[in-house]
Amino acid sequence: MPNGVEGSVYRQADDYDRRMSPYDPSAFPPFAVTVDLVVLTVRRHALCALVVRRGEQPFQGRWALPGGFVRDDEDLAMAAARELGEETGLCASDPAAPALANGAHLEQLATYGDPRRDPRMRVVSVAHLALAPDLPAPRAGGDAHSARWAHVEDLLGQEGGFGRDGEQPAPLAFDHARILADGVERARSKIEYSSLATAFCPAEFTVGELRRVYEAVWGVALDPRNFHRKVTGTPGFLVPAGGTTTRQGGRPAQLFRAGGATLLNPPMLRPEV
Amino acid sequence: MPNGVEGSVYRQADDYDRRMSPYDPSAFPPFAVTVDLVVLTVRRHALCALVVRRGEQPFQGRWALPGGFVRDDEDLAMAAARELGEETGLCASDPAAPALANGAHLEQLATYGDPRRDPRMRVVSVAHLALAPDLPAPRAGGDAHSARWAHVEDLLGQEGGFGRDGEQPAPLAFDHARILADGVERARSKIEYSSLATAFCPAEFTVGELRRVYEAVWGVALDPRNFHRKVTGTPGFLVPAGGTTTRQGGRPAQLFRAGGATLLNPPMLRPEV
DNA sequence: GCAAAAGTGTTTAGCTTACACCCATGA
DNA sequence: TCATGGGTGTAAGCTAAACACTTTTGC
Repeated sequence: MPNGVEGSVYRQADDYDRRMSPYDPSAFPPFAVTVDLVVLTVRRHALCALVVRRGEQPFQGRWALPGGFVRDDEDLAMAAARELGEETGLCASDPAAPALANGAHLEQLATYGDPRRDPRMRVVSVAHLALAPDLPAPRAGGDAHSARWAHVEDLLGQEGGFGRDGEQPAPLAFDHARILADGVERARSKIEYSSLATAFCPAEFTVGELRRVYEAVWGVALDPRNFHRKVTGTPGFLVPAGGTTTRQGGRPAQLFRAGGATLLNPPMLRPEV
Repeated sequence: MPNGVEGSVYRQADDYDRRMSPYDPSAFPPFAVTVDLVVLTVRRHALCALVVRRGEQPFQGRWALPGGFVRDDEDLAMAAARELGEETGLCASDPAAPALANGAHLEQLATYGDPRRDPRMRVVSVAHLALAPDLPAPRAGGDAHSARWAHVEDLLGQEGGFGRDGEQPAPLAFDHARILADGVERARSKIEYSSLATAFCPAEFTVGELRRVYEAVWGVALDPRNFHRKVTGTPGFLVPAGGTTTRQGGRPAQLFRAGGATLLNPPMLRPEV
C-alpha cells in the first residue's frame, strides 16, 4: 500500500510532536479538568436533580450541579464516583464499573469545553450522569450544607411548571442548565431500550412502582395493564423476589428485583408527546 | 425549604473554592486536553477508519487515530472540526453544528482520561466520531504524509478477518483501539434509529447503495425488498433527486437525497448476530 | 360495601419477515 | 438471451394499543 515511507514528515506532527516532550507546560495550553454530576432521582412522582448552592463568585448564591476537580492520580470515572459519594453517600463498589451500591447507576455523559464557560480560566468539564433511588435527603445525618433535590422542570424552566412552592428558581450557574438538559434527555431515551429505570427503584419494587418511574421520567401516563405485560413478559428483566407488599394500597403486589438483562428488546416505546 | 443559610460551609467547598482564584496553576493538577478522531467511511463494502502513523516515541511507527491539542481559544467541536479538515479536507461549514460539508457528520463520542493512558504526561482526550462518504484518499493532492484508510476489523483484530493483504496489523497506539471500538459501536447503533447512514453516502445515492452501507457497517446481509420498502416508506427520510443511475448495474435505480427527518421511527432493526 | 391498585383476557391494527414475482438495463 | 440489480405484492406471525373484566387488599 502506498502509504508513505518511514521517514516522511507528517502534517499533524506539529500537533503530535508537542506530546513528545516529557513535560513542558509551555508547549500546550493549560486546562483544568473537572467532573460535574447530573444526579437524578424520582421523588413523589417527579423527576428531581441534585443541586448545590454556590458560595462564591461567579454565580454566587445560584444553584449549580455538584462537581469538582479531577485529581492527579484518578480516572474520570473514579473522580465522578468520589464526588457522588461525597454528595449523596452512595458508595461506589467498583469505580470502573457502571453499577454502584444500592443498584444506582453512573455513566459518562458528555464533555463541555467552551473557552468562556467559566469566566476565570479554561475549564473542561466531563459531565457524568447518575441515577439513584429516592434518597432520604442530601447527605442526611452528615454535616449540613446547602444541597437539595430540585424538580427538573423547575430547573429547566420548561414544561409548564415553574414557580413551585412560590419560589421562582434562578437559572443554574455556568452552562449547567445545558448539561442537566442533556443528562435528562439521556435518561429519558435510555430507559426506552435498557433496564436502567430500575436504578431509580429500591432493591425490591413492584411493577406499579417501576411504572411510576417511567411516568415521572417521561412525564406521561402509561397503561398499567400493558406495562405489566411488557415488563413481566421480557425474559431476564425482572425476577420475582418472593414477597408481596401493599405499600401502594390496593391489592397486594408482587415484589421483584432487577434481572440480569440490561438491554430491553424490543424496547419500551415512549408515547408521542 | 430548609436548605441551609447564606453563610453556611459547603462540603464541596474544598473543591469549588479552588475554582475561585483567578488563575492559580498550583491549585489544580495540570492537564493537556486533546481531541482524537474516529473517522469512518465505507469503501468497497467494508467499514474503514482513518489512521495515521506515529513518527515519535512512544508507539513510534504504530498506527494511531488522528488528533491534536485543543487550542486556547477554541471549543471542543471547533478543535475536532479543524483536525478533521486538516486530515481529510472535509471543511466544516459550521463548527458548532453537527453537519459538515458533503453531508458528513461530526459528533462528540466520549472522553478518555486514565492517568496512565499517555506515559509522558496527564492527557485527557475528547474523542469525536466523524462519518464521511468514500473519499478518494487521505489528503489527496496535498502534501504526502502517512495516513490511510484501514479496515476496522483489521484494526480491532476481531470478527475473523485479520491479516488482509498479508499485513498483520499491530495494535493501535495508546488506548485508541478502545476509542475506535466505542466509535464503531456508536455508529452501528445510531444508524438503527437515525438517518445517519446517509452521511456515508454521496449527495445523491440509490436505495441499494444505502443498503450496502448498512450491510457494511453491521456486517450482515439485508433483504433488498424489505429494506427498500422500509426506507422509502418512512416519510421525510429520503426525497427523490429526480434522476436514475445504472452505476451498480442492472435496472436503473432512482436517485435520492437525504431528507430532513433525522430520527427513524420505528427504527431499522439490526438482525441478530 | 367501596375505593384503589394488581393482574388477565381479548380484539384490532400495524409492522416485520420471508419469499414469489415482475421490470429495465448492459453485455 | 441472460445475468444483474431494482422494485412490487402478499400472506404469516409478532407486537402494541385499547379496554372490558376479575382479584385482593385497607378502610
